This record gives sequence, C-alpha cells and structure tokens, in this order.
Amino acid sequence: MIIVNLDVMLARRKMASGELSEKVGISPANISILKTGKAKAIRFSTLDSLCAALQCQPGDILEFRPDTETK
Amino acid sequence: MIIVNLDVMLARRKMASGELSEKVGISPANISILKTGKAKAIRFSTLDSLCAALQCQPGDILEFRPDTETK
DNA sequence: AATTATTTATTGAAAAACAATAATTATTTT
DNA sequence: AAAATAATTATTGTTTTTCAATAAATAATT
Repeated sequence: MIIVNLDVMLARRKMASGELSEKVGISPANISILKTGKAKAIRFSTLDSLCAALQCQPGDILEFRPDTETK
Repeated sequence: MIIVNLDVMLARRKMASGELSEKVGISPANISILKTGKAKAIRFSTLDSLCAALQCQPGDILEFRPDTETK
C-alpha cells in the first residue's frame, strides 16, 4: 500500500493546504484528494511541484507499507 | 525534475527487466517506458507492485532533482 | 457568530497508463 | 559470426485517472 504523507510534511513546515495549493498550482480540492489518500496516481509534473514547494524528496511524501507489516 | 531509478534498482538486485515485468504484472513495454524515463505519471498500484517486487521504498525508485542543481 | 479553510461531490475534458501487438535494436550465448 | 534471447520503440485502442471548475458541506479559527 502506498501512503501519501503530505499532511506530515505540511505540519512539519507549518504550511497550510491552501498555501501549498497556490505554490504548486493545483486546486485546493485536488490537494485535498492527495492529502487524504484518495488519489490513485500522480503525475510526475505534480510530484515535481510538490517536492519543489516542500523542498523535499518523493520519499518524504510517498511511503510503501507492505501488507503484512503492522506499523 | 523527477527521475525514475529503476535501472539502478534492477542492477543492484541483478534482476532483469523481464523478470520485473512478470513480478509486477505489467507488460515489458511499459516497464521499459518507466525504466527509460518516458513515463509522465504512475499509478500507486504500480508503484506498490514495484516496491513489493524490489523490496524497496518509493524514494529508492523516484528522485527529485531541482532545476538548478548540477549533479 | 462570522469568517476562513478544508473537504467532499459532481461534471467534463485532457492526459496518460496500460495492454496488445509488431518491428526494431541491443545484448548475450553458442 | 550466427542464432537466440532480451529490451526498446512504435502504434492503436481502451480504460483509468488527473485536474479544473464549481458548488455545497463540514471543520477550524477568529
């Protein structure tokens, strides 16, 4: 299972969803979809903007959690 | 810019593209597209399968390289 | 209570994954 | 070098999904 950790990154940076939305240039509604784990894919262009805005790596945003693991 | 480092992971694991293709369940053609940096997006279901097959994290496969950086 | 921010839902259009197939190119093996 | 195998590229078509735009509902803040 792939987990999107945008909320963690935002909290750490004390950045609001709306601000990220502006920086990244995608609508608040779609930021919310990403944040709440409802997206089923992501364009590299979007991931690129996210990493740039948050100054981080894809690995900071995306996490793979194996089925068996009980984290 | 987002870079797909599948080739690196495969070399490290001494795994052939064809084998990855079978494990992940996507066609050799599409594995190739990913490997050669021609994909413009990725489904989380695919990323999930890749991570499972290679026993790694998204961050091992995807890399963000800022524009200015001359790596 | 009022305002602001976020989430959810819906619709529609554009983009792109992915399969399947075939052809080409590259690599490896004999 | 030839043959066999593997990988890449290209094409077509279907399906999935992003993403925008908008509106409504919910949550959080002031």
